[in-house]
Amino acid sequence: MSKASERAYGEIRARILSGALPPGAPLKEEELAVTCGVSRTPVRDALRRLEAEMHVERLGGSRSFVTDWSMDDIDDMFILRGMLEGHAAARAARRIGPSGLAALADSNRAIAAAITGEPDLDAFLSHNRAFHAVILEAAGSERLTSMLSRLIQQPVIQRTARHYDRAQLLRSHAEHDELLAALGKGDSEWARAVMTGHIRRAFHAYAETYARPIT
Amino acid sequence: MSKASERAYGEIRARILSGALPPGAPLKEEELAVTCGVSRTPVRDALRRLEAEMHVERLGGSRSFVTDWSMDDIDDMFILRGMLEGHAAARAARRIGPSGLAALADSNRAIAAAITGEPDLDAFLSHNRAFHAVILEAAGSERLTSMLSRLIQQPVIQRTARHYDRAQLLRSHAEHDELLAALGKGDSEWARAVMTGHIRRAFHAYAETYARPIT
DNA sequence: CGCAACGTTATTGTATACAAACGCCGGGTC
DNA sequence: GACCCGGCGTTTGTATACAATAACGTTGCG
Repeated sequence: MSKASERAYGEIRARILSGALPPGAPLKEEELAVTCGVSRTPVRDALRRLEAEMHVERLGGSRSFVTDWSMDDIDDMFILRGMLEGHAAARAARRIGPSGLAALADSNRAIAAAITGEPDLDAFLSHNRAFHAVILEAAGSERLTSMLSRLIQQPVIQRTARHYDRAQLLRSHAEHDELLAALGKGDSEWARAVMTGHIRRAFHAYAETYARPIT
Repeated sequence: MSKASERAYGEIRARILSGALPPGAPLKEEELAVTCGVSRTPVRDALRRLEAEMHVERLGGSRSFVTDWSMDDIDDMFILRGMLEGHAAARAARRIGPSGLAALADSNRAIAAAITGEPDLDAFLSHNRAFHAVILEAAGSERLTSMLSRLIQQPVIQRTARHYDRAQLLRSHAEHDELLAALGKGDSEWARAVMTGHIRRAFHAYAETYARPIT
């Protein structure tokens, strides 16, 4: 999409993900328009897109707010994500080719590098995203992709991995390796099982971090 | 949402679902604005919403077209729908109360009435929708609801049941009864299995109808 | 003192005008 | 004759002005 609309979208989304606009914060079109340096029209466009992606919700008829997630919502989200990513992995196992497998191996090598020595969480996150993206791509289902994109881009998800300790990072890497093996064998049920477990583990990591106040 | 925007949305959506705007048809904002009796602004809003619901897709940068579904897409959609509705049924089994069960029983009685004698397909569809909506409601997950709503409202789904023969209608009704039993017992895995099968059967009914040219 | 109704104000919805981008068609040249 | 380039028309993107609506504070009455 063209300039102004894209800019407003990226800007607002970044602020939500970074926490500059915290959950529950009201989103005033005029104000956003000014701070993004565009007019209200592209801001409205951006808000609709963010609403579709569930970053923004509209309450009381029309006003927009940053989506607030309850623990129950989050549980739910991880379950859905597990089902959908599990399904994606199963499909990918049947369809992925040598180049896809090579891309996955590369990503996971990069992940290994990022967590060796002093962990580089940003690098970990970025390569982790790439890894999952390759699987989704290999699954070859636009619908699946569009649905999952609404889940994995949530601030909640992004923040989870920031609290991973060394053991969890290594565990995540090991699971990726196992996934790679399952995909290499073309065993869709194995791939599904590993992926589902991978996501469930991420959920419990999250739950433990946030169950008690953050230290 | 207020008047004009809602009107444009409903109008365009109806035309897509009815086939007045066939898959692949270009959607020109100005033209739609005129035929809906509103300005381009609410039309744009409506197009964004329809895009989020996958009724409309944007190709080549900016122009909008009615989404065209390949057989592969449809297969995919039914699989996703099976997973998600199966999950919804499982959740509902744990959470549904007497009033929900009563509502389901009512819906299914209405379905029975609609297919006795000369089948009333409109009544069947409407009560069928209600039945599934009660289960979704009982599942109590907004995310699940929003994701499923993108799938079940597709023209494809709507058209499928229109070609059901008497045996398929009865079968559908019987499956609802079994679902009701599973929910009544609070057996989530039973409910999931029945629902998944229910959706799979619908898929094959669809595939058989459209595999060869429509008579 | 509390509640309710009204008026004010902040915020969103809608329309319209204008600008930019894209595709298309025609003319020119190699 | 084919290909490239440029101008024109169509279509979408953006800005702004105005209308409607919903929130909020204030004031008056019970």
